[in-house]
Amino acid sequence: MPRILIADDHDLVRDTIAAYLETVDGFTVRTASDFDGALADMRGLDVVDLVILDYNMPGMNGLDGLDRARKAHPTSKVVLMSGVANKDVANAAMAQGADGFIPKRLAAKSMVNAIKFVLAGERYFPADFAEAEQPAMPSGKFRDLSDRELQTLEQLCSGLSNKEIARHLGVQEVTVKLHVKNVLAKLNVSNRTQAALLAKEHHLF
Amino acid sequence: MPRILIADDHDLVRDTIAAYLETVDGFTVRTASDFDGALADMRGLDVVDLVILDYNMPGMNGLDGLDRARKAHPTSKVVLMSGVANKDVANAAMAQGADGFIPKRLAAKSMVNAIKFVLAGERYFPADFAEAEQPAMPSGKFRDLSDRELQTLEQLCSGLSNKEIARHLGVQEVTVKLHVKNVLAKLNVSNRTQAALLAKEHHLF
DNA sequence: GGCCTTCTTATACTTATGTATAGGTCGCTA
DNA sequence: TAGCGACCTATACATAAGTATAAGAAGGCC
Repeated sequence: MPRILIADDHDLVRDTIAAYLETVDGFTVRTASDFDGALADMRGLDVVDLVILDYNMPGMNGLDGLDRARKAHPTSKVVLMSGVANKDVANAAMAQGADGFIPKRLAAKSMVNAIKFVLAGERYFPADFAEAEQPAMPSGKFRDLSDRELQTLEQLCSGLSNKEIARHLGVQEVTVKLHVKNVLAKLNVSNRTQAALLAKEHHLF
Repeated sequence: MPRILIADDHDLVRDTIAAYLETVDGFTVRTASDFDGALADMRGLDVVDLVILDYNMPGMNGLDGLDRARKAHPTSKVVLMSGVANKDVANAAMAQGADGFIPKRLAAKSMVNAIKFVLAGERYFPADFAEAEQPAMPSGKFRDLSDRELQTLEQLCSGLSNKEIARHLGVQEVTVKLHVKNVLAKLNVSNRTQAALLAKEHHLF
């Protein structure tokens, strides 16, 4: 019977999940409320087949805890769990060798499926995380770009010159220069390359 | 007992998978050797719970077949299977509403896991496809960049100026200009912004 | 030794980018 | 109607970016 260790500082979340896994699927479940508690528990006599680590948990320190857990107990499967983490975190976790990533919005049944999956030697990654991130709305800085400035930024992201942008927008080059200057100021960057990179990072265009 | 339809033009592959699913897991399996055969089979009396479509199969026509299958039988789960498809195809398939993507390199046991997963209402996406594509080795154009040129490109990807790059590399600005010029020529782009964007697209740096 | 490539620097130049200031139109709105 | 913001244009300038040519130093290679 697989032995599972759940580490999460949210008592309610942790205990309900533990109870569910014990009663519904008969897993042997232990719990910990922070990262160090989890490590201490794993040092015990019983081997843990799978440890579920909450991403936001005292002592976890982001993905650092993932690494430490893996190194301390190479034979145990390690799954990261988070209620807030975005695609980037999930991807980074998988890239660092996590055996799975479980968003807390997952249905209980699905979570059990994921756990079984990992116990079977697979790696679990939620399908919807694999797809494109949200359309990345005009977040933060990008909000206060005017229409024209946004269009200019878009052309910038194709690596076009001021002259080309001017032709595309049907204005004079000097006008484009003005827009570019305003974009740089509003995005708080110092040249067009940084602006384009920043926009790309935020998945605009 | 779940009814499964496997459509693949490789007889050996198709039949061995079918036999495995039937004997090991007791699924009810039917087969087809091309896309139209699969559709015809699905029009029969028996409802199919899950259809597995080979990506490279007569009549499949890429992801088009996926769409047609889903529209023709909205209640059936549809999983795409491929031996050659890359991350992009897999992502596109999932984005188009496939219930799963099965690379043929998957172990038999893992495939069964995936199938069970999908039948349980989940969507299956192989974890290693979700991660960053191959380390993006110096593919194509990037291969013939010299060491220094590559370093210059890296700095370029931070949006730095020639002067800053020069300071970081400990050379004169004019030298950086030369490297930049060579990079632009070798990458066949016309300015530093395009070079940075191109490098980022290829997931260098 | 010659030959090659890479890296380096220099001088000199053209073009692109970014800044500054000043003014104009338009549409909205207090 | 006066003011405001977004937009456009003009002139002018400073600096950055990119091109061209020449040439020296260091290392690998035949």
